[in-house]
Amino acid sequence: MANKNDNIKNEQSLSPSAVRRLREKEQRYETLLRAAEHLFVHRGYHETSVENIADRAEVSVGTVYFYFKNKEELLMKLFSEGVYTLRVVLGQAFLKADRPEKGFEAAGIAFFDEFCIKHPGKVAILFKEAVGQSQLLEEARRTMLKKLTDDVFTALMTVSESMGIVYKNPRTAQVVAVGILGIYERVAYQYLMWADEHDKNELSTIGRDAVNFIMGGLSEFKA
Amino acid sequence: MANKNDNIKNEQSLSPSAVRRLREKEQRYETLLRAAEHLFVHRGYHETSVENIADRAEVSVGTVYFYFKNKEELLMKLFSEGVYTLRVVLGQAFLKADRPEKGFEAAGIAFFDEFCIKHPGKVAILFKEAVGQSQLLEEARRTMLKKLTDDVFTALMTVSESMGIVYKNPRTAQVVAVGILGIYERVAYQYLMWADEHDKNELSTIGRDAVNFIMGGLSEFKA
Amino acid sequence: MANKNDNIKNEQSLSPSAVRRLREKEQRYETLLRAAEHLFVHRGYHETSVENIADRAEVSVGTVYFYFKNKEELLMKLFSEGVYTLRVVLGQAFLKADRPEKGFEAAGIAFFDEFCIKHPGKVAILFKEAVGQSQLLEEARRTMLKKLTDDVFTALMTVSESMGIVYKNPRTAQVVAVGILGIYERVAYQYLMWADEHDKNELSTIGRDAVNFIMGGLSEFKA
Amino acid sequence: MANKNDNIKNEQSLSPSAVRRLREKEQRYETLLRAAEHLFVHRGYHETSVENIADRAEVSVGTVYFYFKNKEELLMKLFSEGVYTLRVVLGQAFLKADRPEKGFEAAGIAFFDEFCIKHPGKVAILFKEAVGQSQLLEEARRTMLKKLTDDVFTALMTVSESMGIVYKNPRTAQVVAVGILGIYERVAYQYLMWADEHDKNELSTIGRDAVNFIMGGLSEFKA
DNA sequence: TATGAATGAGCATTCATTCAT
DNA sequence: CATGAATGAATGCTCATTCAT
Repeated sequence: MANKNDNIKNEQSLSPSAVRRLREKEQRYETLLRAAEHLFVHRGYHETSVENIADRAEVSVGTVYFYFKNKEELLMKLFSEGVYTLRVVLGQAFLKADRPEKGFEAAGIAFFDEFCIKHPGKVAILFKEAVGQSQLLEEARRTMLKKLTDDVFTALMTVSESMGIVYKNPRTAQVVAVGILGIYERVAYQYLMWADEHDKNELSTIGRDAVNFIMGGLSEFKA
Repeated sequence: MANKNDNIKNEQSLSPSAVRRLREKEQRYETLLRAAEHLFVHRGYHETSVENIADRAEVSVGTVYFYFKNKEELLMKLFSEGVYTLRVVLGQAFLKADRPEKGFEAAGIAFFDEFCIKHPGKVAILFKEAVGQSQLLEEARRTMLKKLTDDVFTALMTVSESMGIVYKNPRTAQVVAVGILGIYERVAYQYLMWADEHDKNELSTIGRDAVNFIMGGLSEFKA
Repeated sequence: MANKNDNIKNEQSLSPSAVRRLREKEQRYETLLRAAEHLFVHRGYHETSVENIADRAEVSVGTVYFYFKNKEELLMKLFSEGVYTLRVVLGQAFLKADRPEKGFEAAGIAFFDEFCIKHPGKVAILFKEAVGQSQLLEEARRTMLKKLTDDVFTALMTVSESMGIVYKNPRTAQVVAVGILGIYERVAYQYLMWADEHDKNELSTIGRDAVNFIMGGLSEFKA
Repeated sequence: MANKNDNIKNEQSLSPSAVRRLREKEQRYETLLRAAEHLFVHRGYHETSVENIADRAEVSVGTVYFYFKNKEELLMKLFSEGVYTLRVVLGQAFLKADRPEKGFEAAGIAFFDEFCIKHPGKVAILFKEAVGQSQLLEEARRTMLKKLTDDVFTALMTVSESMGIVYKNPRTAQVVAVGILGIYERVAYQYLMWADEHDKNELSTIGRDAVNFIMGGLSEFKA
């Protein structure tokens, strides 16, 4: 009896309000991140104050600083999050296909269909808010985009081999990888951030045009 | 004869010391612009204070405001200047060639050889500092890049005709134009802003790779 | 007994240190208002900087902006405060008397004895600092003096009836009300702001002269 | 023909350009004063910059400083001008009458009919812009209003004698003089600055009410 | 005399960050 | 953990005034 009680007590004490608190803590973190994302995207990083973020997340200013070292860290986290999501989207699409060429194409299409359309906020964070805001951010951006370029480069090499492409200069492939990212970035930005609703709805088709263009560019290098 | 004299007199009367003052005024304006450019590029827009600019131009703060309405206008002017230069560079290269394809290629190469290498500061202003800094700037950026896209689009249509390319969907050509700008933008940025000196020196070669890639992409659309 | 305890408990639980903090907040607000009043009166609104106010209140500049939206709001609040106090003083004096005539006289005397002598700072704020400083202030001043004129007008009508006065033109009474305020304003200003100490001490006697003059003016309109 | 031309030329050169320049100089001074008046009245003293004044007078900033020591002097001059005009208006009206009482009344009426209606800008300068703007101005205002009070006081004594009024306390008359100015000031301000067009048109009638009120107040002191 | 470019002190206001409770 | 009052450095901008031409 006493044991039972104790057990119950223990069970309760193992996760009385502690569990709830932990869950709440995670939720708070998430809420803050989403609040910041929304404001950064819609008002801009510098036009958003920490108080704005706190208000939108319905917490006090101090709380923001409990979860994040400073305002910059919020943007950093959002940026990393964006890069992570993007890499996952691209990676999965690429690997799912049975042949490299198909995978490469699929990744391009996924960029528009799975990333841009589903996470427009992340596009803004990655390609607008994270640009030229601070030393640290710029550093992070360089690093992250480096990874992305490497991903594309690696995939490109596989594809090239499969397609029988041989680059005279090893850096040519690198340039192509960078260029491909450039296409994706600008096309996404142009038709998501600046275009009218109609264009946004057709982003999927637009993406396919871009992908075709890229695949054509590649075949140029065929032996 | 009399006319000649009169003209000379007029020229002189129109400008005793006034001419010098006018020239000095223009020089000041230029000096301020260059000071701002340097600081914006090297420290970033928000990290540069008006006082910094004044110091670097060796004038007082008030003088900055005599020549420019506010800090934002400085960035705006630099941005416009960059777009103007870029359009001139591209336009001249395109028109100089005897065939559209050659012109299109030449323009691409000129982007790297004549614009990026000769005006690295402008590259930074156009593709980094002017991003997400203010409502007005973003608006200007959209407008200016719209023009640029239109330029590329127009050239592209000429080239396409000459190459026997027919786009099923009229927007496909637009997407391609946007994509081309994306390639140029990112390749330039990658190898000018983030790369080591070696890469910078080879930017010309790198540019040719990019151009090849683009020309290849175009031929994809050949009937 | 139990109730008593509960009440005490409730009172305590409602306000552990919160009550003290609330009180401190109110005190700060008050301190800032008084600091601003003193400086506005003695140096003038435009000659007083927000830093001056912060220094005098022994807080930081930021704190001033935590309590007040901007410098103008401080003056606005002081102005409203002055108008409020004045209306209370006049209203109470008027209502305390058993006959309207007596009340009207009493209010006049109270203006000098209870308002000017006891709140000389408010006189300065109302009749000097609040004049021609900003669009908003001027608007507020018009509104507030409108209320004051209405008060005097209402009282005047009661008095007039009681004194058997009939105004041929309804606006005549309004003009008289305005005129009465003019007398009070200028006499107060003349003998409080510009006069020597001797005059200030005799402000009470001076006020009685003014009141007599007014009451005499009224009897002019007797049928 | 040639002679005629020469004569004309000579005539012009006889009153060389010196006369014209002198006239122009006076005109400039006047133009500047009027420009400043208009702006001070409509925008307020602090909201008007020296550049604004220069622009409105169609001269350069430096020229303003050639004619006036500083911005404050402009307001000073306008203030003095206003006081001068006012004193002339009141004085003439007073002296024109054959009996002091009539003169006193006439002066009151002239204040509204000849001063307020004809020089509304001066009313604003005297009773609004000159209030609490600077140490010097406030000093001047005190001095000038002192003179005005003395004028009224002197007239009042004459009138009183003629009306058989004897003030027990000599200062009572002074208070009355101050009070009379207060009435004029506030009534004028209320119906000229803050009122609608209709009231402005009836300012003359309104003035008569005010004067009646004053004359009635005086008779109160009759033995 | 007139000009207008140049000055620079001065000021209101913002906002990321801290910390006592 | 959460709060929110407090901080104060930083900054964009204004404007009366000067002075070389």
